[in-house]
Amino acid sequence: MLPMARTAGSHSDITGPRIEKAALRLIARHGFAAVSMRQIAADVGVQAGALYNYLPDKQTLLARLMVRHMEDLLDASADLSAGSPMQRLQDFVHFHIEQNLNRADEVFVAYMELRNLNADNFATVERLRNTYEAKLEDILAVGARDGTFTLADTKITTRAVIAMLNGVNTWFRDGGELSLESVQKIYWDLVRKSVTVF
Amino acid sequence: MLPMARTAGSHSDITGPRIEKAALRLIARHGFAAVSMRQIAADVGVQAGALYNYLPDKQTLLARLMVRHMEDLLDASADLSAGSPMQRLQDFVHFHIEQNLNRADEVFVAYMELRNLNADNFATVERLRNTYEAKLEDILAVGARDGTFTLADTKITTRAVIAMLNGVNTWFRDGGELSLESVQKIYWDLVRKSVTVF
Amino acid sequence: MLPMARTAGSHSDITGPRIEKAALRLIARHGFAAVSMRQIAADVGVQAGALYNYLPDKQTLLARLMVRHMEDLLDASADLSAGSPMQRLQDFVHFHIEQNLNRADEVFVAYMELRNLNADNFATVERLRNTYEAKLEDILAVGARDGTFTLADTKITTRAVIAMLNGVNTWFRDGGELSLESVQKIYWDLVRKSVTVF
Amino acid sequence: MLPMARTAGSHSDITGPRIEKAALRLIARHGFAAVSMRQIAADVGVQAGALYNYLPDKQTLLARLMVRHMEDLLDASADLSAGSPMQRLQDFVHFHIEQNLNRADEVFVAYMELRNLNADNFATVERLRNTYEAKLEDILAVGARDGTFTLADTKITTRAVIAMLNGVNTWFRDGGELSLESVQKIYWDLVRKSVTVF
DNA sequence: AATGAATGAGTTTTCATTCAT
DNA sequence: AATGAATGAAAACTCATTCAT
Repeated sequence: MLPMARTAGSHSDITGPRIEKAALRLIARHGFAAVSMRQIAADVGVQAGALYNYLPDKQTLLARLMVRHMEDLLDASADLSAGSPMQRLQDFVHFHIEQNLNRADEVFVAYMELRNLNADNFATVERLRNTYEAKLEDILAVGARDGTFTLADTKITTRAVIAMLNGVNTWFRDGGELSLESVQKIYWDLVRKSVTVF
Repeated sequence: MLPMARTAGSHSDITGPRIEKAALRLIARHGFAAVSMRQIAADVGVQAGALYNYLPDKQTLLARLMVRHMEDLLDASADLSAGSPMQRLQDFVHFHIEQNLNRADEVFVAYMELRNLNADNFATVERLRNTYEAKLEDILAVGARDGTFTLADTKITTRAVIAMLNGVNTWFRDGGELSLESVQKIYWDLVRKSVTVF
Repeated sequence: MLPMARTAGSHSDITGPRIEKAALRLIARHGFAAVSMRQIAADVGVQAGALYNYLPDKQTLLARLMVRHMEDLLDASADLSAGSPMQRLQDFVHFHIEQNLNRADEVFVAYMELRNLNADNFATVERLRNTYEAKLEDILAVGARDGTFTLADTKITTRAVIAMLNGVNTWFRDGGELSLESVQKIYWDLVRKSVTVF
Repeated sequence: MLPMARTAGSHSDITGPRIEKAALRLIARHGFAAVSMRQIAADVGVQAGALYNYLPDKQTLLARLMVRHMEDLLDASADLSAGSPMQRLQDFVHFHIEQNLNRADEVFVAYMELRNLNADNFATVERLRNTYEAKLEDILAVGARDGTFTLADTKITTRAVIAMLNGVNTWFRDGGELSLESVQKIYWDLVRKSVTVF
C-alpha cells in the first residue's frame, strides 16, 4: 500500500517549526522567564502538552533557538574569508550588520538569555559565539601583522567592534529613514577609521 | 541638638538598603523574572513578607533600582561639560567607562531589564537615559560644527560610541590583566579615530 | 447517532460540577471570603491548581453560583402566572417557600455574598433578582387594582412578603417537626391576611 | 504629685471607641473576613499594632460589636412591656423598626457575621438574640391566650414577623421618600392583620 | 499609647510537566 | 499528534499578631 497522502489535519511536519518561531518571537519580546509554555502553545494553536511531542523541556527549547542561530550565523559566514584584511573587514562589517538586522529576534535572544541557559548549554553557545568572533579577531590579527591595521589590543578591538555593530539593533527600524546600505556605510566608516592610523 | 540615635531594635535604616543591594546583585545575575522575592529576602536575612515594609511591589523595586542608577549617573556627569569638544569627548569616554565598571550590576540591569518595566516606569527610565545620551550627542554635535569631528550622522555615531563603550562591561574583570586606565586609553583611541579624519 | 462516550480518564464532566457543589456548600457555611480555593479543591479531591481548569478565578466562581441560582429560580417560576390574583399569590408563596427550602445553600449564598461580587456581577445578579421580585409585585399590583388586595404600598408590601418568606430558611430543618406543607399553610395564612381587609 | 492633666496627645480614652466605630462600618460594608486589621487601623489613623492595646484579637473585636449591639437593644427594649397585647405588639413593631434603622450597621453585622463567631461567642450572641425575640413571642403568646391574636404557631409567627420587619433595612434609605413614621405605619398594618382574624 | 519592623502562615494564581486516552 | 485533566511546586503578596522601644 502506498503511503497515504498527508491529510490536511496532520501538522506534525509543521508544528515543530511553528513552536520555535512562536517561542523566538515571544521570548524576544518578553524574556525567557516571563514566557510560559502555555503562551507559546496558544500562539501555535495547540495545548501546552502538545509541545512536549517536539521538545523535552523549556530549557532545551531555549538552547535550540540559540544554538540554531549561532550555527546559521557560522554557516552564513563561511564565505567571508577571501581577500585583503581591509576587504575582509569591510565584508565582515557589512555581513554582521545585515545578519543582525535580518535576524533581530534571534540576535536579541542570543544576547539576552545567556543567563537562562544551564551550564552545558551555556558552554555550547559560548563556544559557537567564540568561533564566530574569532573570525573577526583573525581578520584584525592578520591586518595588524601586515600593517593594514594599528591596534592597541586585538582581542579588545574585536570586542569593541562587535559591541558597536550590535548596537545597530537597538535602534534600527525597518521602514525607517535609513536603508541597510546607508547603515552599513556609516558603520564601516566608523570601524575603518578606528582601526587604522593616519 | 544631635539627632537622636535610632532605637536599638529598629533595622529600618539598614534593611531597606540591603534589600536593594541584594535585589540588584541577584537580578544582575539571574534576571528580574527569574529572581523571587523569597530569594531576595533570604539574601537579606528576613522573611519575604518583610520586604513589603519597604516597597509596594516587585515592579517598583526594579524601577527604583533603574531610576536610582540613571539619576546617580546624571548627577555624576554634571561636572563633565567644560572644555573643547575633543577634551569633552575624552572626558566623557573616560567617565562612562569608569562609571560602567564601578557600577557593573546597575548598568547591566539598566540595559537588560527594560522589558520588565511597566509602561510608566519604562518611560521614566527612557527619559533619563535619553538625557544622559544627549550629553554625548551634544559634544559630538558641537565638535562636528566646529570641525573637530567629521560625522556621517551625529545621532548614529552617538549610539555607536555608547554601544562600543558599554561593551567593556561584558568582558572586563576586576583584577584581570588590564587596569581601568589602560582600558580607558584603548577605547579613547578607538573612539577618537572613529570620529576624526585625516 | 449517539454522542460518543467521554474518554475514560477524563473527569471533566464530573470535576466541574463537583467544584461548584463543594464551593456552594463551603461558602454557605463559612462565607466566601473565609473559604479558600485550597479548601474547595480538597473537598473535591484535587489540588488547588486543578480548579483553574474549570474557572478563571474565585470571583467568577461566586458569580456563577449566584447567577445560576437566580436563573434556575426564574426558569422554575415561569409556570406561575395563571389564575386570579389570590390564586397566583398563593401559588407564589408556596413556590417560593418550596424553592427556598430545596435550595437552602443557594438562597443563603445569594443573599449573603452580594457584597463580594464585583460591580459587573453584582449588577447582573441584581437584575435577575429584580426580575424575580417583579413577579410578586405584579401579582400584588393586579390584585390591588381589582380589589382583591388592599395595600398601603405595593413595592413595600412586595419586599415585606419576600422578607417574611425568606425567614423560613433561618429556622426550618429537614426532618424537624413541621412538613413543608404545614409551613406553606402557615405562611400563606399570614401573607393572605396581611394583604386583605375585612 | 497630682495626676497630670491628660495631654492633648493622649488619645487612650478615645482610640478604643474609634476602633469599634471604624470596625463596625468597615465590616458592615465589606464583611468581617474581608476587612483587615490594617484597614481598621488606617481608618482610625494608627498603625495595626496599636489596635492590640485595646483588644486581644480580631475575633474578640467582632464579638464585642455584636454583643454590645444586642445588649443595647435589650436595654432599650426594657421599657416595652406595659399595656394590652395589641398595644404591646404595636409598640414592639415601632420600636424594632426604629432601632433597626438607627443602627443599620450594627443590625447588618449582627445578622451577617454570625458565621464568623467562634463557638463561645456564637452561643453568647444567640442567647441574647433569643432573649430579645422572646419578648415578641411573649406578646404573641399572651395575646393568643386572651383571644387578641389568632396564630397557627406562636414561634413561627414570631420569626415571620421579625423577618418581615428586618427586611426594612434592605431598602430603607435615610432621606428617601418615606419617613420613619410612614414605614412604621405600613408595617404595623401588615403585622396587625396577619395576626388577627375577622 | 503607639510605632515600625518582623514573622510564619496563609492567600490566589501560575507554571512546567506528565499522562491516559 | 494532540488533548484535557491533573499535579506539585512555586510565585507575589497579605494577614493577624508580636515585640522592643
